[in-house]
Amino acid sequence: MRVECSDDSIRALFRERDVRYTRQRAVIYRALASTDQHPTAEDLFSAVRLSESGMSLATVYNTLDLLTASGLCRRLPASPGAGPCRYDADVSPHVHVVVESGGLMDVPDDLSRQLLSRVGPETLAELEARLGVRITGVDLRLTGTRQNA
Amino acid sequence: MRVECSDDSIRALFRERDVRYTRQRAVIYRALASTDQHPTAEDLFSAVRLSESGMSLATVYNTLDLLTASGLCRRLPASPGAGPCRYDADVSPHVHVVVESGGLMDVPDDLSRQLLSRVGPETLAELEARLGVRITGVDLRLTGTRQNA
DNA sequence: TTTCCTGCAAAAGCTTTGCAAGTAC
DNA sequence: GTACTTGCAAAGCTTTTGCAGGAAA
Repeated sequence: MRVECSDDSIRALFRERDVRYTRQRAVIYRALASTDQHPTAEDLFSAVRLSESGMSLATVYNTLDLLTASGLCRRLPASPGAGPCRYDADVSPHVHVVVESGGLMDVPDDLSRQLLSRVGPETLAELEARLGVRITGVDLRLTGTRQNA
Repeated sequence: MRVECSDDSIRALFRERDVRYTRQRAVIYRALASTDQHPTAEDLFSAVRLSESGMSLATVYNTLDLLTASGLCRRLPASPGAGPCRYDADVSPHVHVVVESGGLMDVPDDLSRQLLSRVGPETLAELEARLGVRITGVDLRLTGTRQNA
């Protein structure tokens, strides 16, 4: 997401969402928020071990679960066999392309908005009524293959 | 998908996609095509064992991979921890709602079409050009919680 | 006849859990 | 002081793989 986060801003964010502050959580969140990639838990583990040499991979997973549940990040499930989940600190609605080789790309913001704006709120409201479900997230996921010509 | 498939029609389908016919594959495909649910590999394994008592779970997985690769079914990845993948013999573009409790619902066809028709081909074409990716699938995935009031 | 598929069991990969020690509130 | 977190290791669950026998083209 390419956003540098001061420790104070992270504390504020966590308080807002009732997430108890710990050093480990802050480090993980900062690592996630300061990249444009969509890192895996393992990626974050490696990045974080530079400053927190004692951290456990289990803590990374626990923290990512917690952050996801609190709405501070998104978990982007991968097809099994295509590697582990990826995480994204950008929780605003945006579009991902799942590329066959296993990668994941962000769609440029203008196109993302263009695509999502078409999934109209009226239709979603009708859907909620008809299915008896409250829609909490819209994830437009495109699948594609890299053009190598 | 609630479609009963004669053995002949399955043979034809397979031949069309260069999928070698075997009894096991036909049984698995038929089980998948004749339900409206989105069964897991394990679900299909149980269903199929009634008629094919010797079948192995590995064969179910291999077959589902093959059918997915040949475009005869879709694999709907699940968030890890939220259980296994689900499969769907309906490969036409349609919309799923991932419900928090772990379930998966189909969106009624008319709404599905309404939503997908808005994801315009022009935008997708622009996307292909800008990302250097050929888009092969559109998966609009809504997340929701069951309304229990 | 040649090639591909099946079944079994075992492995691999990702993620979660149990428990004792430590930390935030 | 109390309740929640951490780290470690071990388990759990889903999916894949290797290999010998068997079936399709």
